Amino acid sequence: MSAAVIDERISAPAPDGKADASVVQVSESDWVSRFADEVIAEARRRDPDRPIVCASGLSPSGPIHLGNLREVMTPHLVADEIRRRGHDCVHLLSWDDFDRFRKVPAGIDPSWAEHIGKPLTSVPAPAGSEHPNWAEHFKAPMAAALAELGVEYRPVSQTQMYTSGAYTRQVLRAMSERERIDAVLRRYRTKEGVDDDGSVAAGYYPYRPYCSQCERDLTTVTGYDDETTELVYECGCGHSETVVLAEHRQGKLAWKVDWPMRWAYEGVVFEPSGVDHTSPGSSFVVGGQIIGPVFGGEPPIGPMYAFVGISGMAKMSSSRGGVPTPADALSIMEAPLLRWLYARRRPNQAFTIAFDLQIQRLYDEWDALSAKVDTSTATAADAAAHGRATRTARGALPTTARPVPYRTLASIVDVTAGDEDQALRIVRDLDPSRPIGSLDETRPRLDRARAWVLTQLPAEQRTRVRDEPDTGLLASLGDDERESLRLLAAGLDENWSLPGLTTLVYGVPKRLLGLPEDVKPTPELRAAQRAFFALLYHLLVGRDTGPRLPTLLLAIGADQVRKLIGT
RNA sequence: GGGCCGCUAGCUCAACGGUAGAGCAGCAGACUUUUAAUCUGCGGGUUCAGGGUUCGAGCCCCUGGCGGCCCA
Repeated sequence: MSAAVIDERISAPAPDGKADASVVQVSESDWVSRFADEVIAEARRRDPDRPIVCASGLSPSGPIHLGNLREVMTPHLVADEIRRRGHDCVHLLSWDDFDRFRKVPAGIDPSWAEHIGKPLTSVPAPAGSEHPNWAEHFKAPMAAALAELGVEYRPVSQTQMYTSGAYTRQVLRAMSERERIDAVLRRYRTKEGVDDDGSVAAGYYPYRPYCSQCERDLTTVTGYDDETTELVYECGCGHSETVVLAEHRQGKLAWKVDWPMRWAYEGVVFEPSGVDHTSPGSSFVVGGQIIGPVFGGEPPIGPMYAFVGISGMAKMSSSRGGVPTPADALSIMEAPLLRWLYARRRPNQAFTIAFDLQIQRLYDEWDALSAKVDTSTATAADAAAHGRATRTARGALPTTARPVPYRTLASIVDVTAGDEDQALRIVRDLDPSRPIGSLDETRPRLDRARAWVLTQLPAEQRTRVRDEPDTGLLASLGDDERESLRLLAAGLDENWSLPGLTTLVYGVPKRLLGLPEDVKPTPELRAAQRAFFALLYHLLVGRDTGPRLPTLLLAIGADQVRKLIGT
């Protein structure tokens, strides 16, 4: 990409005139920027004086997995771009915590089945939780992850909204327009009775009360008076009752009505949704036909986003256990890297997040990109994604002062088995011209690499240093091999540094062949070096390969090395 | 059966309707660092196919193919 484009981008004046000079204006051609253009134009057309509203919705019915993060990251990135341009913008996060508890997930006490049908905020949290109810228990880790990711939003609890009566006008409106709503829904209904949106022989009612006796939603509305707003319901528990809907607080609109109601209530201009919402008869399509005639207003700009996978896994489902969450991802990678994954791909593009060895390559790519950005040699799109990953309108996210390559850190953690003194000794010698004085300079990346090694690296790929010498192998060695080991052992102490040991391990085969230290490598020497290294790996870690020998030797310690090589 | 999305270099992906580009892989050279090493350089394309609109199409329209997914 030409430098002209970059220069133009950098020299573009800050729209609000107060952004500091270090904030590089993000490219105007990436997908985030294009959505921001569209959203700003649409918001201006609707009502130029209102803050621009972007929205996300999450159901805290169980662990919130990495795929659901896209529901938040997509509006976040767009809202952040809108803020960068100096507009007032709100990112709403609707917690669907007034939804019914549908089923007891695996691993939960089966007695929780008695709560099925209650609002998620009325279900006790899983045993041992510090949180007051089911919804809060699953909201908390997501909220913590979003904070770490620098996502700014305004949380909205649907329980709070419904039970406070905030939506009463809209609920009454939906009830009086129930026939019109039913007509829309009927267009997509093919079977009788399977729709969970409240179609019954007695008539369609978009409102479902939670039973005042058992708290569950096993209720059926059997009558409604538009004049008095008196509503009659029967519950599966046997309870039956007449309530005044205008004053009723324990109930909610059917999802396909609830969603457009909120679009209208909040004035949402941008809210993406998953691919499952794009089919005919889906919530988004139906909602778009309901909002105008029933609530007044227009549906938001609502791109669909594709699924996010984990490398090695197909797609994620929160109904299955053991699915990685944003917190899991943040334990093995820094926040900017995770942000980058969501920023660099358009929403309709599926991608995978690496929990396996691929993460090392990903980090290499990230470091290379960062270097290009520092020298203004990155392409416009790459620079844009990098900018969105590393900072928000509010400021920069925390970074690692000395970004040692992830694969190196992982290797160090692996070899040292968590011994920080050894790790520091190795890290300090990595770059003698700019020595690292404290492991803290390599954090938080070091901590992420450590977590990756401990939780993701398969046991068979871990390096385990032998406790005892391989006496069988030692006994089988020839004279030359014994001599090479003796030469190594003799030089350990005076060469005990990364460069020193490097010279030593390459030098031993030379001396054995009678070659000078500064000899050019011949094929014969290369072969001898390779064989020597393989021998050492076998003696030290029981395999024919491993981490670079100088690193490995430093980590093992001279005494143990001498013990393992039988000298 | 209905619908959504995608198809661009070997792979993963860029490219307001205006000369198709990156990363990785590959190849060549360099290198006294092996484990997926590092540095420099180079090559790499019928943009799934066919038709249409346009001065101009990877991009817009139509038809078909293949792939992924949703609903039924």
